Amino acid sequence: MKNILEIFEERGFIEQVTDRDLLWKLTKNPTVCYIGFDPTGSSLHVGSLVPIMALTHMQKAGHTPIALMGGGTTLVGDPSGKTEMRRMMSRKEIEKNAEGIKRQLSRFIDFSPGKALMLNNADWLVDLSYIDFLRDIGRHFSVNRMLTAESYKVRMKTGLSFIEFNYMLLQAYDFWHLFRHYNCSLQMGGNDQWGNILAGVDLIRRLEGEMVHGMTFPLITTSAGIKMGKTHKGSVWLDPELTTPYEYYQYWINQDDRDIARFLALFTFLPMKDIRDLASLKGVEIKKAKEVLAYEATRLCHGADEAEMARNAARLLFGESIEGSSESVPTYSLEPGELEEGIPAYLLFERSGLCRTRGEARRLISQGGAYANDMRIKAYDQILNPNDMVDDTILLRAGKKRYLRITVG
RNA sequence: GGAGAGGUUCCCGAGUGGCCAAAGGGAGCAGACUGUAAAUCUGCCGGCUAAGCCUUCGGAGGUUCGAAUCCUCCCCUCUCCA
Repeated sequence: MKNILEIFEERGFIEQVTDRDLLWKLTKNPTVCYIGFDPTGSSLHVGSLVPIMALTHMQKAGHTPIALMGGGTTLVGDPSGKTEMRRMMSRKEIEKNAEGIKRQLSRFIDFSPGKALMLNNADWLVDLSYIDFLRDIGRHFSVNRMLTAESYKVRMKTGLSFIEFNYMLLQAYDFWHLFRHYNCSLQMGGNDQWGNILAGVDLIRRLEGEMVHGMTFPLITTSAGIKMGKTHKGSVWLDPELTTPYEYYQYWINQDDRDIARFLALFTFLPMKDIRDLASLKGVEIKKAKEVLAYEATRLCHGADEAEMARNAARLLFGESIEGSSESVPTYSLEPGELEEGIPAYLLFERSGLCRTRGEARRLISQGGAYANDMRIKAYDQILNPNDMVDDTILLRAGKKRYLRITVG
């Protein structure tokens, strides 16, 4: 079996490692590793997928991953990678978020006994005594050195509050706690976590005289330079209530040609050989690779059934053939009777959410970007009524790729 | 605590009494071209019952025929000093 480091390397998971040779030796034997997830929202998004995939790879390779919910650290707020302080969150809010995130992680990682652990650092951080903490842990930290950390340097310009400045110590303490109680000897995280991870490695060396390891993932950006998982509309969530499987699939299939090979390696479990084959496709053929990426990514997150439906819907809407089902195409229902009276097109586009405002809908139509059943709508107040229905639906389209089915009832 | 700078429409950033719904850029949207890609070109880009009206330039008051622009108080941020 391949060493996990080899897998990580060929798939592009590694940005920095504390000591590659030592880590290689360590991971020859089953190893406990951890990644922290801060429950700042009710759902994880695509940006968290790399850490999740990493934990899953670890598990598949026979190691024991710990997914650590940052129920305690989120009360403080990590300044790393942020240019501004995040708003303070209540414990209640954080706990609620943690619940949702736990469910999502369980889709990717098998948390049955002995295979992986899910812990929450609120369990050991919240009741720490300030004075004890300062004396036992704080004394090992040099402020001078902390200030040289990249994540703090950035904030020296825009402002850094004392509470955030403490975050690094808490995360270091986590690592130490997990080392002592769970024999955890590897922490991974996004590259913005490098400073925090090193702080933990140092702390354990000072307190225990033991060498543990850290590894960071590259910050994944698209070729367009946008942070992975972000679109102009916000994040692409893993929660199907927030980002439907259809939208999720669309997010992946719309990726830049240049990103496909890299993303297949990072976000699917396909063998590298298959990925190399897909990566060698040229021109229009690349669409096949994109379909594989979109399908696999959707399957991992939402299951095979949803992935299949999303793929069918996409083939129906965008493919040349008419095979496939429209089941998972986004749908908006009108009250019975509403359509009988006839609805001006611009109002329907606004009502259904395809356009945010009526003005936007008027603009869309006047620019020739609005369609009903693939017929361009000519006037903003063109009336739509039951005569426009085909198979009991009106298929609206805004621009090239935003579809919405209108049904009644 | 003291001194200075600053808070403008999604972001950056002009604007210092009327010509300002507010330059320019970015992002975004649409059209053309295409492969649901990229690049490029063109148009749009606060809201509305749309030749007009309404709301916006940190907040609250005030001056004025008229304010993002002037005055007062307040809130917030940054820099330097303590």
